[in-house]
Amino acid sequence: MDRYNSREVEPKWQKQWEESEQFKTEVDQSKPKYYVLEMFPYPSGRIHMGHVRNYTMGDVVARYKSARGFNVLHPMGWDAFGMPAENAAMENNIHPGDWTYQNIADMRAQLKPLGLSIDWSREFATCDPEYYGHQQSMFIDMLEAGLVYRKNATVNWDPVDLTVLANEQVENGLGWSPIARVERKELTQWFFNISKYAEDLLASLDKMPNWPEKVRLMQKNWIGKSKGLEIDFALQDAPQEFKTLKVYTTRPDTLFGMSFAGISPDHPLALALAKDDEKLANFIAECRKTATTEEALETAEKVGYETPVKVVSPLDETKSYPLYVANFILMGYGTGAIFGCPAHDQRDLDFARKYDLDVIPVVCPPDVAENAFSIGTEAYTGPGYIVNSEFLNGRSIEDAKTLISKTLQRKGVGLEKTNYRLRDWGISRQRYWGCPIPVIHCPKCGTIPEKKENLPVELPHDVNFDQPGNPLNRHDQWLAVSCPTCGSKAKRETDTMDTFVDSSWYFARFTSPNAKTPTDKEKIEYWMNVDQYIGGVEHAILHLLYSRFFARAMNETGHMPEQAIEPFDALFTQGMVCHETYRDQEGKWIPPNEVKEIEKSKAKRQFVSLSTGKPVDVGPSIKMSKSKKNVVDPTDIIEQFGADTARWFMMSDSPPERDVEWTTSGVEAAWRHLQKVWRLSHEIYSESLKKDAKDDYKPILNGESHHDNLLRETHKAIDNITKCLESFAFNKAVAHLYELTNVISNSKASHIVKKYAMRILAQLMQPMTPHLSQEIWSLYGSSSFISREPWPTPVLEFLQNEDLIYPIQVNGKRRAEIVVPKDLDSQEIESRILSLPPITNILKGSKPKKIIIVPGRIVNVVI
RNA sequence: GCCCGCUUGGUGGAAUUGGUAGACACAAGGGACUUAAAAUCCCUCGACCUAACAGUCGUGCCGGUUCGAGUCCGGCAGCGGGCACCA
Repeated sequence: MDRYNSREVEPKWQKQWEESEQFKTEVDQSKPKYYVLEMFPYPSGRIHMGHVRNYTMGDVVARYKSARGFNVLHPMGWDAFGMPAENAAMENNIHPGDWTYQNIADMRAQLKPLGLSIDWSREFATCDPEYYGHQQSMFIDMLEAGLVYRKNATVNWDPVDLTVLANEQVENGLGWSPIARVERKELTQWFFNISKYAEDLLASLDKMPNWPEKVRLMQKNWIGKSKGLEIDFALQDAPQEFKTLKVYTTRPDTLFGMSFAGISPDHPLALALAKDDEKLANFIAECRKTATTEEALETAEKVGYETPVKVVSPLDETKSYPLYVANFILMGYGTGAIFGCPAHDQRDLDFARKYDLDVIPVVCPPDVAENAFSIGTEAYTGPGYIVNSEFLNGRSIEDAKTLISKTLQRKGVGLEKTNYRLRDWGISRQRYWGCPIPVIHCPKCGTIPEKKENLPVELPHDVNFDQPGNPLNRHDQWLAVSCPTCGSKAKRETDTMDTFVDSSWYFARFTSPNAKTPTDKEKIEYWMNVDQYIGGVEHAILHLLYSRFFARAMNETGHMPEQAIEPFDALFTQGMVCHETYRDQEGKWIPPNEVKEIEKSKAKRQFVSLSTGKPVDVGPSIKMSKSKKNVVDPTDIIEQFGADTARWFMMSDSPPERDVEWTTSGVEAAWRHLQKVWRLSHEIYSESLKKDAKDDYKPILNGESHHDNLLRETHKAIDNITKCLESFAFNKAVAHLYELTNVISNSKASHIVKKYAMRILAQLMQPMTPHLSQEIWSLYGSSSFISREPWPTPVLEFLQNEDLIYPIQVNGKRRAEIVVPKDLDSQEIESRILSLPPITNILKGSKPKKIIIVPGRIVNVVI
């Protein structure tokens, strides 16, 4: 018998699907819609196994929902702007656009053989001028709606090349020229007013039950709502214009534990003091020599500079504290100033120990006596009662907060304030390969938006990357423009947008990819929301939060219906694809296809290099990455085993939210199983030819057949697999499909029943293995596309059991088992149990203390 | 440093969400078929103890709640993701 030949079968059906436009979708008001979307890829040039996993998951959902009668939208596009294209331009002297479009063509060619049910007619790339033109148009609407503004913000600055560096370049030194050092530098930049929606973005998280709890929690913490008190501290010996220092705190109850105050190196007071204090100026300059990331600031050693300024206690004018400029205080959070209470804040404590400041405990743990409590190297942040705090003594933390807040407010030096950690979204990038910000700087009229009829503001193609910096800055012809308002000579904005803007509305554009406006009302109302969004958990905060914001901003400017301000109804975050790592004796990484396993036993696994024959060390399985060379190319796998094998393996074994380990033996097992299904389908088919019998499935479903084991198992499988697919348990669905295959294979049922079961199996496998399923479908004489067939429904009579099996525990340990009729009452069950030999042996005539019968589940005898 | 996860046999994982731990696979070992190999099929497979039945231990580590804990609570360790200019 022939083997299942994926190289022949898969392209055959793919061609037929394409020619008959199987997956092209239109608005159809008569059907319920289902929009399934996987996060679109960055066109790096090659697809990787992570893509295969991501898009297979989406395809399983799309095909399943389609079989359930939904009008399914399943589009694909490209997140095409970004840094790698510029790096390629610098390294290989190729235009970022040419590089990107070539990569898109390559990746599309690698993706298509996977047989995904994608409506390719909706495809676009975010670097298409048409797409980013609409983005510019919305930017202008948002600017006019007050959702966009400019302000100063710091960037990573390379003082040698005079260019802005990405955080990644700072961390990994990936810049195209060696980075001498990094400084923080202030630039005027464009911002989206995301903080306007902070409360709404936070509150709305509670109304998203189909998002993972962890993602909602991460977003909640990111938004970081806190209720606190803004306190005005009087200043002594400060420059004239600084009378008070505003400090935001969530722990006003610890005010009596204060021993210093601190301000950010970027605080106006610090800058003013530095004018006459060279040492301070140097200190501030030194502080700026770290990257802008929060991680860099938090992990840097905490250092401070003591200023001559004193901060006066708002409660007792005779008390004052030193004021430090400290590197760990962020200007962007609160007021950029803190009061330091070392006993109850770890950072403050580290700082106080370093500069020998007082550590006064003011919160004592509940069950500890005041005089027995002291602070060592760890700050105390737990619950307790207030001590050393005059009129607050003995109170709870909550009471103390309320009381001190009232007291300070009465004195006019306190203000209750709700604060958010969430900062406005800075979208300016000093780079070429991004969506130009459609704004013109006119010496007379100031900063004004480009006229909409002039959109898109297209990127000029004639640029080069032979010197550092943004080539737009030196493109005089592109820069020169006349002011849209007064007509005088003006200059284009050269900043482009953060690529997160591009990915914040692509899902909306997919609903009407050719519309003359950013979105089409009728279509977006039909298709939105995305019913199921699937992507990596690494996007849990930024991409998803920005998209939620952008949907609101689009709604406010008339581009998004109210129903879609939470654009993703359900979110699924999938794990990564990992592989073992291999290194030769010199420590060089070796790809998996250049090693061979020569010994595999429980105790030992030994690999050698294929080229040198020398032994190779096996390292842990980690995320596939080019740098560790532990990658397997999907195209090679499809070539060797076929798309269905790759898809099947990706869905089997590992739960989709967890990392999956790619193993050769796993893929081979997947391949063997598909061969087995193929073989089995042919055996049953040949058998039925011999019998020369007509297929008639109806009699087998009537009441007399309800005891047929194969039918029972088949219908149980339909039930189980349907539930698994509904709940994203693809690995469990696959396990049930293995079981059903084995049951059919071992069954002694008639060929009619077997053929019936086989057709069901093909249908149930279809979301994972569409080509193989279609091939079997067609072998069994159906001329239809299996993907168009309605999903099988289980017949309830097949699912019911008449007996129940009760495991019997004694003191929680399983000792026996009993089979009883389903409706037996608990008294009867109890008496049967007490006469079971294993139980009587243990009881030895004594009476059990208690017998717990959980109906339908378990029995526990307590002795 | 901060926020969020994860941890079950030699391996990937399952466990009806507090009710029989190890489903389904992979690897390994043994056997059948075969001149041989491949392919396929069958058997064994957490550890300890045992001739076998039985029994004891066992879900990263320590402790708690419960008739009963992989599942809930407290603490710890290891690994991973994010930290606002990688996408």
